[in-house]
Amino acid sequence: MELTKTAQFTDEDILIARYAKALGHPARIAILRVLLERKACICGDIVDELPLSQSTVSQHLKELKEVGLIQGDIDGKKVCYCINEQVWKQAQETLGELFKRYTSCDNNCC
Amino acid sequence: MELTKTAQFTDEDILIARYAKALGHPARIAILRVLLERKACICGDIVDELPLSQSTVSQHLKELKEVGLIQGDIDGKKVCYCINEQVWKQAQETLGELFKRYTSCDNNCC
DNA sequence: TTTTATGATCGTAAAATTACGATTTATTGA
DNA sequence: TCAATAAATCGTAATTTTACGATCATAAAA
Repeated sequence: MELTKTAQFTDEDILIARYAKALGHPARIAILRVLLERKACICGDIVDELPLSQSTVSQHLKELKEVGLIQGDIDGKKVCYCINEQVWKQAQETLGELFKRYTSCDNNCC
Repeated sequence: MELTKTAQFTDEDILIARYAKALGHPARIAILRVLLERKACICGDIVDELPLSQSTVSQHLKELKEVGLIQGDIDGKKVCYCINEQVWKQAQETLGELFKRYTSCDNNCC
């Protein structure tokens, strides 16, 4: 007999997955690291730091922007990217919550 | 003039991205949550908890197993999954490190 | 105004993900 | 041995991701 599968995914799980997915590519981690290192926001020299073409980097930036982890302000001809503090902390918090849920178990099964 | 793009991605960035990617789907978050809630390891009743077919769940389990976040022990006819403490903590640590790197900046640009 | 530089977007190809039903493998119980 | 159950794997379709060159839009500089 099969129980009905009622459960859809919860909003929180969807959110966590969204953040995680955005972090799920080395290029995007590298971009964030550039933004973290130079406190002052940066523009397209991100492109010079990465082993990828301008258009590809732009795409990755877009994805990070879409989840809100970064934001970009137009500054004349250039665009200045930086980490969005609020979203960054929310992601940190949400993911951290998940990880913290683990309490090592003494049972032998695994 | 173009600077040569020397930089490949670092091992650490690749590792972080790997963990994040594994967490980048609501189904896998849901699976982990099941494993976290019932301290005792669980088998295929995970399938009953998720709104997905058996084969799809099995695929997600495989991905989590491949990054090492979970492990599965065969127990007779059934298979018992649980979180791999070491890898779990390593992922927590590595991702946590990245998030901690942020120090709010006072500059106005963003 | 015309050129130049920056960066987004478009079009597209290749690869990876996601999902499912069907099949296979292995083990327990009749 | 034979049927039943649990879970992995296979085959496959649809979608998404990743990457790039080319083009477009905008602003600064000439």
